[in-house]
Amino acid sequence: MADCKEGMPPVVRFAPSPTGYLHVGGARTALFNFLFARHHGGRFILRIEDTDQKRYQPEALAEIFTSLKWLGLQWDEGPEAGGESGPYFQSQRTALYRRHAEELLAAGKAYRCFCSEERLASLRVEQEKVKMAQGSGYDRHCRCLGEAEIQALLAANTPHVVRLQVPDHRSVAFHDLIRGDITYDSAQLDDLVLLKSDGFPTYHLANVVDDHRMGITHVLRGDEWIASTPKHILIYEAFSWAPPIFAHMPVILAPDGGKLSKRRGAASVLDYQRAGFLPEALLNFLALLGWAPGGDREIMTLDEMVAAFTLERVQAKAAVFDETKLEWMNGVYLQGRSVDSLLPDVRSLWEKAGLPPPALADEDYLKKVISLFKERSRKVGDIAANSLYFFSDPQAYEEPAARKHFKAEALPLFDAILPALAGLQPFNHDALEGLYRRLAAELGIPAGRLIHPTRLAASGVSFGPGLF
RNA sequence: GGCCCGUUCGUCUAUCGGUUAGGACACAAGAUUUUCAUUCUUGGAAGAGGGGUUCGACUCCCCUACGGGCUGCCA
Repeated sequence: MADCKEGMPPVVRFAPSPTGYLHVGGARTALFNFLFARHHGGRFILRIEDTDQKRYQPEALAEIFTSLKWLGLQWDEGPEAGGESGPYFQSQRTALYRRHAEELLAAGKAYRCFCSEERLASLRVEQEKVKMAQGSGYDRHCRCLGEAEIQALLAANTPHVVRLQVPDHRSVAFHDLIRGDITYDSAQLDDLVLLKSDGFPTYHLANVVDDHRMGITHVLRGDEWIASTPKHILIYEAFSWAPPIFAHMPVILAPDGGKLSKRRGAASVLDYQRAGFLPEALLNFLALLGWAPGGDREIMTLDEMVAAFTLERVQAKAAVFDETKLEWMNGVYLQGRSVDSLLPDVRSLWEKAGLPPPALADEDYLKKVISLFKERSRKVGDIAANSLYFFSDPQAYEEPAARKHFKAEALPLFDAILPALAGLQPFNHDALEGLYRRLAAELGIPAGRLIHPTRLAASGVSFGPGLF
C-alpha cells in the first residue's frame, strides 16, 4: 500500500561495488529501482561503493556504466550525470564518514577498538569450538578501555578501528515492503566496525551516511542484506536519523538452483550483449523474474513496465534464470526490429566472421539477407552465423544431410538440373520455382528430391530460407 | 550451532478464503511448409509434509522437512 511517504516523490539508488562485472542480478536490482523511481515520479541515483581497496577493480567501473547504458537504465544523478549530493564515489567522501564516526565517538555511541586481526581470528576459532553456543562475534574487549589507556595506544600510533556500541537486549524491528515485519534481537548483533584501520568506512557506515545525506527514501536491494538491516537501523538511531523504507529483492539463481556465475548461465550483462541478445529483451525478461504485472501480460516495453510497476507485486521467492525463455523472448523482440536497426550489428558480426569488406559493400543486398534470416532467428548472432553462404561458397557439407542427399542416385538429377539452370532467363524466384516444378514433373518425382540436394550443394546446410 | 528469509506445473508466474488452480517458456503429438524456423490445433504437467483456524483453505496460524542468507577491518 504505502509505497511512498505521503506525496513526496521517492529517491532511490543503485549502489554497486566495482569489484567485478555487473551481473544480471545486479541489473535486475537496478531495473527495479529505476522502475520504482519512474513509476512514482522520483529520482534514481547511481552511487559507487568503492570502499574496499583490496577488491577494487578499475575495469569493473567501466563495465557497470556500459552495462547500465546498454540496458537503457539512465540514472538521474551520479557519476557523469552529476547532481547536488555528489561526489557519488564513496572513496571521495572519506572525510565525511570520518567526521560522522568522530561524532558517534564523542557521543559515546561508538568506541575505538585496538584488537589485532590475530586476536579476532583466534576469538573466532574459540567460538567455533564451542559451537558458538552463546553469542558470537566480537567480545567487546575494547569497550571498557580507560581514557588514559586509549590515549597511550593512540600516542603509540596503534592501528585501530571504530566500532558501534550495540545496545544489549533490544528488539530491532523494521517493515520490509516485500516481506513484512522483521524483528531481530540486538543481542544477536555484533559491535560492528564502522571505520576500518585504513581510515576507510565499512559498507555499513558509508551506506547509512550516504543514504541519509542523499535523501534516499527507499532502499531496494538484494535480500542478502536483510540480516544487515538491523545493524543499519541501529546506526540510524545512533545518529538520530529516521531510517528509510526497506524492500529486499529475491535473488536470481542459476538453472541448477545454485548461485549464478560465469560458468553457470553467463551472469555478466555484457556477456548477453555479446551473445546477441537485445537490451529490451533482457530487460523485459529480468523484470519478470520476481515481478509480474498481473493477468497474463508478459511482453512489455520499458514504459509499460514503469506504468505497471509496484513493489507489492514483487515476489519474495528466489527465481531461476531460464535462458531458454530469454531466447524465446529475444526472438519476439528480434521480429519486431527493423532490418535497418539490425544492419550495423549484423555487419560487424559478419566482419568478425572473416568476410572481406568488398563482400559487404552492397547494403541493399545485406538488408535482403538479414530480412531472409531474421524471421528464423532468435539472436542477432544467428542471423550472421547462418547466412555466410550468401557471401562465399560453403566450406563443408552438413554430414547426415550429405549422406542423405548426395547419393549416387542424385547424380543424374544434377545432370538434369545444371544445364537447365545455366540457361534460365530471367534468373529469379518465380522462374526458378517454375523450372524445378516442371523438371520434377517430367522426371516423375516429388520436387523435394530436386530441391534438397540443390540446397545442400549451394548452402552446405539443410535448413534455412527457401531455396528459390 | 544461532538468527533471519523462502517453498503453486521442469522453469517464470496468476490466484489476494469458495476457480474444472489460469497463462507463458520448455516438452510431446498433429496441421501448414521444398528444408529449417514461423504459424495454428491439441496434450501431459503444480499448491513440500503434518497439524490447526474456518461452513470452506494454495491463500491465515503453528510445527517439521528442504533450500538460501547472515554470523568479516567483503560488499
